[in-house]
Amino acid sequence: MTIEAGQARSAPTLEMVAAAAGVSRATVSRVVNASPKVSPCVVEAVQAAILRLGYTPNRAARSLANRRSMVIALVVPEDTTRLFGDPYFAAIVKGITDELDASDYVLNLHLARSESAQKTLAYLTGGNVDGALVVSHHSGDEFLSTLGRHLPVVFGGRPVDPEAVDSIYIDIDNVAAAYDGTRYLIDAGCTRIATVTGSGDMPAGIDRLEGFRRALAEAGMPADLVADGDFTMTGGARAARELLDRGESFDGLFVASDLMAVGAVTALRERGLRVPDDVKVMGFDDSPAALTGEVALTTVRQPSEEQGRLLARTLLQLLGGEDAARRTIMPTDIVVRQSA
Amino acid sequence: MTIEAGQARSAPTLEMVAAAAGVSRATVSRVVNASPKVSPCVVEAVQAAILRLGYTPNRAARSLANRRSMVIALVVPEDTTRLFGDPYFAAIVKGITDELDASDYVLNLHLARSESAQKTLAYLTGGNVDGALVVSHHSGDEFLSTLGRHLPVVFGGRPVDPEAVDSIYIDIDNVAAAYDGTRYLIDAGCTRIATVTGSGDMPAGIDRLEGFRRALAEAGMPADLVADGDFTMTGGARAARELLDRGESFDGLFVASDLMAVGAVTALRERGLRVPDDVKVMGFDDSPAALTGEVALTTVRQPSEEQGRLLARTLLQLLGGEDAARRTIMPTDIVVRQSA
DNA sequence: TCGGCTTGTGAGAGCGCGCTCAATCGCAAG
DNA sequence: CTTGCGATTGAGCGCGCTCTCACAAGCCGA
Repeated sequence: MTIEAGQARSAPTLEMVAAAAGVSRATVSRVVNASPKVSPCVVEAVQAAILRLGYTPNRAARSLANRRSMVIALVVPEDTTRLFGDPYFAAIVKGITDELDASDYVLNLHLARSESAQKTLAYLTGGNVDGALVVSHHSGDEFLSTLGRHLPVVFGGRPVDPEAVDSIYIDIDNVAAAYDGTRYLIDAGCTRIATVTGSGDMPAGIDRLEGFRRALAEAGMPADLVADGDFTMTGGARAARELLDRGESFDGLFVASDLMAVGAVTALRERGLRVPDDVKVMGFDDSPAALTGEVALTTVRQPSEEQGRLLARTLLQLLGGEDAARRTIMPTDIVVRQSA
Repeated sequence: MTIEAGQARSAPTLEMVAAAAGVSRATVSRVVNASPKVSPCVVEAVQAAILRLGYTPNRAARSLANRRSMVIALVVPEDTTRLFGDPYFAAIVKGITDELDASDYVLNLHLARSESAQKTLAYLTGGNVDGALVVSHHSGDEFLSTLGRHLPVVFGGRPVDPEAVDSIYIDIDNVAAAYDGTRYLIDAGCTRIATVTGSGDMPAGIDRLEGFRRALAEAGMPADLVADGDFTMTGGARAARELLDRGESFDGLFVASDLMAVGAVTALRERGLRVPDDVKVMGFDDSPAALTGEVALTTVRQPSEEQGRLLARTLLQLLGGEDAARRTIMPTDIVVRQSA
């Protein structure tokens, strides 16, 4: 054969396959799209031609004609450090990719922090994507809320923006989960409990603090030992040190993420405090981070991977024209290990 | 204004903007693409119309006409666990995104392991992407080598496939770097040195073992204490235990990645060995993992983030029609901390 | 005054594909 | 032998955009 480099470069088109198979473009199109009404022998001939030419459909053309791109975007308004640093994202992404692998859609990951946000938005609204999943949504990311006007969007976690009230999202009951976690510490005999919170601009951070407060209020304990750990490991350590530096001792510590809890435990031990003997520590997530530290964390488990899976499944439903529940709340429970 | 939902859903087109501005489609296109030969007053009118209608170019149409998608793919033939588990990837991705943020391209991340590989390949060769970066290339991923026939590709790390000899890649000299790391242990007085290797199906794994061997050979030491750690933390721990179980004691351990080294150090300490007093441990990468363990790792530093940046820059050059060096070797050095 | 030039603009042909609609072919019923 | 119907197939339009080319002004020197 004399199919040379030049030929290989310019990808074969439907037209060329049609010519090679001796049929019309429409018929090749039918074969490619597995239309039932093509006679078997023609199907065979066309498939042979496709194979021979190494034909791959041009998705730009297809999506132009089709008005569908078969691409789903995962938008994460975080920087690389956060994305890769927190195993929570790993779980979410795994759930999503697992679910999508079984579909015809491919996944696009967008780290949409600050500068590139505008470019990302143009990309998302430019018809490149049939739908979007948004995870780790901060206040200040309002541009994402408007996304819903252009395409189907499913949020992982309740959106902060009040404008986005009718968004579809999948979340856990952060207030109740944090309440339960704190309650566990109380029931374990802690008499003075502090907390390391997540970011104050994220619902997960705000709601977990709220749950913590409620549990303490109910038990008649003060909820004044609060420090912000910003959902990072070093932040967790810093927050724990800050709490210790206030001079008031505590025997329970509720931390709003495992990653921060690992940092906090390290900080406590630096100061000579034993976990759980001197301070009982409750994490949140049950991410792999819970097991990386020197003390295995007792933690509030949230089903992150399952959440990712459900996010994807919900979006696929929407894209398939089905309805989807506006809000889905997933269950949490407490995993008891060493730290509390 | 009576621009209602229905209107907002079907995105405004060039045509509509043209009508609104009272000019032709071609002129609007020129404005959108910042062509210099449009009179200032027309530019202004068009931009006003664009703003008023909320116009965003349809990228499918654009890429169809243009034969360029302004999208770059990052292909990582790993599963989510590996990708998120190893800080090396975080650094690479950060470098790439930083560089791309300044360009007009957007990044697509593809986890192309096994089942979804075929779908990914179709995507990549379907004209959705102008170029690709491939990182963490294993043998067995031959499909990636053929990618170069369809579009510009830059590899992070020398490709394994001999067919891909003329690929463009950016790497470090793994043999020399491992040699240096091992040499450091020898110079530090170690008399019996073991190694935990990376995957045997990746150049990085193979070459680092080779460098280790050379250093020991040169010093007249046997290089028989070798165990595979598969580039994961738990794998590193397992490999270290395996080495200890052989009954032959060693006082130096060269580990082919920091992540594995963290696992190995944990394993050594479990067995009551002190690091660095009983066993000096040398890591590789200088990733954040080097600092997460109980002992800060002395390690061979490779400039991962810079490598990511360079990968992106090189691909942009290729896409811009410029030539690029077929192979670029980045420098490494040794960062001395506690473990050796 | 005219031809040549630059500069800005519009008309129109694709880019590769899906989809509608009409045409064709058998074949059984009337 | 004609009619009708289902099963296949092909012709051609349109998706939204870029780009080439031709055209309309406005300007210069001759």
